[in-house]
Amino acid sequence: MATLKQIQYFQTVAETQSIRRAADRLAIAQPTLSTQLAALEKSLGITLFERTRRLTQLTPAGRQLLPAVKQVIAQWHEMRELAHTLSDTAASTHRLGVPPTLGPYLLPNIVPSIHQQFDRLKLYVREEPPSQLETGVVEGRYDLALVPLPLRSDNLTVDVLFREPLMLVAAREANLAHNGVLREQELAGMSILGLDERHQLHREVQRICERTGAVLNRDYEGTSLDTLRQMVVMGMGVAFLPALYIRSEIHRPEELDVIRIEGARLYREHALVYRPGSPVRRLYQDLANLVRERMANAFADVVTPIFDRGG
Amino acid sequence: MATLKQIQYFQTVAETQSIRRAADRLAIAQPTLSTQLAALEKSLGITLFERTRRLTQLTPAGRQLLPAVKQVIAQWHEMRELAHTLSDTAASTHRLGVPPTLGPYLLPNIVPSIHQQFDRLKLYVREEPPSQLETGVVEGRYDLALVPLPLRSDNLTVDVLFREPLMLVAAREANLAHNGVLREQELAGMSILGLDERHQLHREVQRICERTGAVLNRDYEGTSLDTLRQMVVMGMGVAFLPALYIRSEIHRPEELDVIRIEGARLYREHALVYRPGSPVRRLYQDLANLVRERMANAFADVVTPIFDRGG
DNA sequence: TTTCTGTTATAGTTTTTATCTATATAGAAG
DNA sequence: CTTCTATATAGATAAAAACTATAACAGAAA
Repeated sequence: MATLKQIQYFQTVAETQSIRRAADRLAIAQPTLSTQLAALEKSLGITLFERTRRLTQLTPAGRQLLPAVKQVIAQWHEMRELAHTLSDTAASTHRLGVPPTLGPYLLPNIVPSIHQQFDRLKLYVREEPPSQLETGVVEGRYDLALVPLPLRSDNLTVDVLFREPLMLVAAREANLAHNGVLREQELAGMSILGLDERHQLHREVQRICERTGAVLNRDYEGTSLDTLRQMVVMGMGVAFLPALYIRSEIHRPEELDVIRIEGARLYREHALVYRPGSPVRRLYQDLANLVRERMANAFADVVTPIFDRGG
Repeated sequence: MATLKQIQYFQTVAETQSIRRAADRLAIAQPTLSTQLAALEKSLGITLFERTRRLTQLTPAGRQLLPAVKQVIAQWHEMRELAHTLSDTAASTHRLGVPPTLGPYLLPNIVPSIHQQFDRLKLYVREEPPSQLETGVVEGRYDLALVPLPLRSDNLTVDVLFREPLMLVAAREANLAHNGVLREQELAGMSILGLDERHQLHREVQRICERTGAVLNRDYEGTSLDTLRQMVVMGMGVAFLPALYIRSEIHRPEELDVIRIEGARLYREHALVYRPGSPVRRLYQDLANLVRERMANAFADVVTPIFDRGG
């Protein structure tokens, strides 16, 4: 079997037109080169060189094989260069999964920071429901994912990122809140609009309803946060929306009242997850920290970064 | 240094997602594969795989390196295929040099036969004066050449091909010959037109003149056989032209008398030459034989093939 | 929990192959 | 005919790739 070394030797002999000089240039002994050339010729079934005392030159067949040999070597060099670039782990493309109720409202705020700190890191981002994100990471379809806690699987490393409040949103004319604040008890019996049950947020809202005595309205369910907001604007009821969504997407405060619930633990927690065996987990920890810091610096009024727990 | 074997191993592990299965497919022991993979990773400075008990999958960097690796392997296979094609020596392109006073008039008659017998052989043909053809072969610019004898250099293998008569050509109205035949003595004192001295034919005609007492007219010399023919047609004198040229190019016999000289050795000899060390000299001998046979079969009335001498 | 199973890593050995030194061989030049 | 130079061959040595055996470890099963 022809080796890369052998075809490099071939190229050098073709260039120098001499086994002796080629051996010098390659810093090997001349007999070594003679032997390796002979081995290459045998494995290819071709006499590559016409050896005379005065010069060693290509045969017609060797002359025609040379460009193909150069191609192989060129491709090989290209591969090594790419490897060198990639040897900085932060220079690769990492597949990041995000849930549809977080990704679009969080990523625009953190991706620029990521590119600032890891200028050659690239993200391939896809949206999926959190449960599929988890299995996606376990099965290797993703390298890492943003998911809401708690996790179903226990064989992933979890870096908790931040706590995101869920705010009650009502149509302005409903005139529900006094000074934008409501006490938890006042939720009892209230009809709450939610997303359909394929979304993680559905269950989170459901839990809140169970705890506070509110009633989850299952007659109409939204398929996205945006449709949910529209339903509220149209006076179909009130809803819990994530704080980052509100910050990102609610640009006309005259339409909606955003109400904070006093004394209640109304929030969801997001984490960055990846396989424990990932050779680049250090990078992912750095990314998690970057997200936390970014949240602390620019979104302290919206979310609560969590530095202590996890991974 | 990364070897071809190693990157093939890499590809197989990436495909099978398992070192164990890859080792089976490659018909090597599993520890060998583990070791070689580790060596490859070290030489590239990249962790290519994330090894867990359940599966061995690519890291982001490895995933991005894989296409480059496949390229190298693909190019290598392409090279081996080409080598296999070229392993039939008659499938290569051979550089053939021809003299301007023979090539255009001989090649059209033999190239079809060559392609018939060696259907994958290709010829790269160039015209040059015979002296340059000789050095061209010695120096490796040509693989083989057609040249008139005698040769200057003695370090080439010579396969004599055939003897080509030189015929005296005169304007029809000069009315020189009786029945198209002239005796050698009648040449004495005759003024002969020739090619300029850069052509080998110049010297051949000069020798004939010295022997027969004819006078080589140096006031006007042709730069090609065609101009020489034109000079004769225009009545500037008579000239010796090679039989193959006459056979090929003189289509209007009413313009010119072609005269055979009785009892004289008026001919030139052509040979196929190549370096003695050429690994494909056997092929060239076959080519020489093919030319001789073709001459014997289709041009016996024009030239005399020479089977016994040389090679 | 413990055991079993399947996978990868490590240790130690053997085989293979690449490389070296020394020398033979053979054209080309003097 | 001798000398020089280039390649080939022989034999020895060093490097590497391969094997066997076994350790380590995670996940599944008992």
